[in-house]
Amino acid sequence: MGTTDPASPTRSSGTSRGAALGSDLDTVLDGVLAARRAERTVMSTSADRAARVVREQVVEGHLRSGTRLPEERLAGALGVSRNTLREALSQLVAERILVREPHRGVVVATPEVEDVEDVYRVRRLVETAALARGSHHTPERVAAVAAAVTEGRGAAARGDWDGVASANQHFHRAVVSLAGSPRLDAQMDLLLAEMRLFFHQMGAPERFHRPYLDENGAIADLLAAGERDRSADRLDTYLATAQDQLVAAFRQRA
Amino acid sequence: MGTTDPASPTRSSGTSRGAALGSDLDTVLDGVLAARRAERTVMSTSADRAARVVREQVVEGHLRSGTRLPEERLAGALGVSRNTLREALSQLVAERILVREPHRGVVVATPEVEDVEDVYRVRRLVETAALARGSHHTPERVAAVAAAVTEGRGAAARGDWDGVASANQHFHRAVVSLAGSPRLDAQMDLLLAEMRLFFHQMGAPERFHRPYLDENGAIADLLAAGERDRSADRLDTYLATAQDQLVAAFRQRA
DNA sequence: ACGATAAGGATTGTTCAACAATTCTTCAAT
DNA sequence: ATTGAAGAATTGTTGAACAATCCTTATCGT
Repeated sequence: MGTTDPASPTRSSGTSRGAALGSDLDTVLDGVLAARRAERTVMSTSADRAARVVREQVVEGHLRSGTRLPEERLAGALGVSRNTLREALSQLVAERILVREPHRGVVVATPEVEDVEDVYRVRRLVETAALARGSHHTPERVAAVAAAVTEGRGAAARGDWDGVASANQHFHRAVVSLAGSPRLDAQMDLLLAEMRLFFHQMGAPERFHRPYLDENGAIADLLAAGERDRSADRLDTYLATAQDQLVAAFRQRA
Repeated sequence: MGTTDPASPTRSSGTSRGAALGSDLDTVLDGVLAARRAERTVMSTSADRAARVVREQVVEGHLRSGTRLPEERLAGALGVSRNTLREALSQLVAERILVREPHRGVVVATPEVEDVEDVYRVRRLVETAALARGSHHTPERVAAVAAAVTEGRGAAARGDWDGVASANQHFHRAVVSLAGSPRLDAQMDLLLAEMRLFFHQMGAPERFHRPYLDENGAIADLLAAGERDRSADRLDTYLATAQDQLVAAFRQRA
């Protein structure tokens, strides 16, 4: 970006090697360094990779709530050492995907009714605020919300209930991203991962999401029309009923 | 130390009814087990303790932004092994207090202007929502907000600027807790820890908080009077100006 | 049979020592 | 002064170990 960058490093020596362009060589080099660092952070350490695999297996439902994760066997399966695995597990415990019971090991979290209620408490606050008061609505972000709706409709049309569920997640993530905050986005990703635990816990009929498709559409329309408060209100009541439904299904199964 | 349970008083708190049935007993025992598990999670593992120590040193300002944390020496200082320390560091990296640069080590995070802006983005959304739309306002929680104000006034009266800063944190944490959500509270604690990094980064004149004491008071009064929307509005503009001030101080020092 | 209990096995929490890979430093050579 | 290569330092990761704790099971007394 075009910032003035007044305190440029003192390295800018008068000797201009080759046909260096007018722009500061230092800034270019800084960019290269940043890029390399970014690349390295992408292909991250082996603990991170292990964490990603386990997380995926959990949210995908292949590791069900309450199953224990014995360190030795799991480490062997993942091809890492037990110490490295423990680093990965710590991370997932911090994300609330796993729970550590001291001296008893790590198990896949089994959400309680209070967890459902709390997650929805946060979602109602954050998502409605992002709709009504988000200060970073841009055409692209609004379009992303609408895109998630059409994605869901397409999936429903071809009976792909898994696709409907996933589109629903995209919708709500797009709503939160209206706030334009990386931190909020990250937090929302955590909440959505927990939501998937809820669904698996309740013997997920993935058709759960079907009724809300039209609601999503209505909200997206209101948003596009600039009716921010009304879209927020609508989302609020919608989330409330969804919560009731989930809680009911939860109680029934407990 | 035999297997004698240290205490099992939960059993008979007024249950004079001799007809204690098996199912009742089961629930009681479940409660006892849950309590023990909770206790154990409190006196946590040594990696957690190490994490707590490092976190404290960072937010307290004894470890300044950008300082590296060599694993071997730090492990020695904390009296834990390098592997255990790495578990602790992973946790703190997840909390954004530290940053890991692959193959280069872990350093105390050095916030940029964008971080300040993002943190305030989240705070403005969440805190105002908690004030205006929080569905769990209770007399105790409202009282906690007022208590933070008087705490701050007391600290200011005796010139304890550190105390003013800390009371200010209590105020904002109390505001968020109006939402009644453990998850939101935890997230807010993370944000407040980051805030302290900001202050240390800018050569913290802790008198930064002094002007906002009266604002806090006004907001608490509006809240107590049931004027939720107005209190939220006031907090919003207040946070906006505070953000501007912080960003300005940041730019000056960079 | 029944419940308490002690022995044995399994898993976690933690440490230690090592090694490859990578980064940082030094220092000589051009 | 820049380049490049040897050497030191640090990280990423492993494997083996050991105490502490939990779980299971066989034993015993009644």
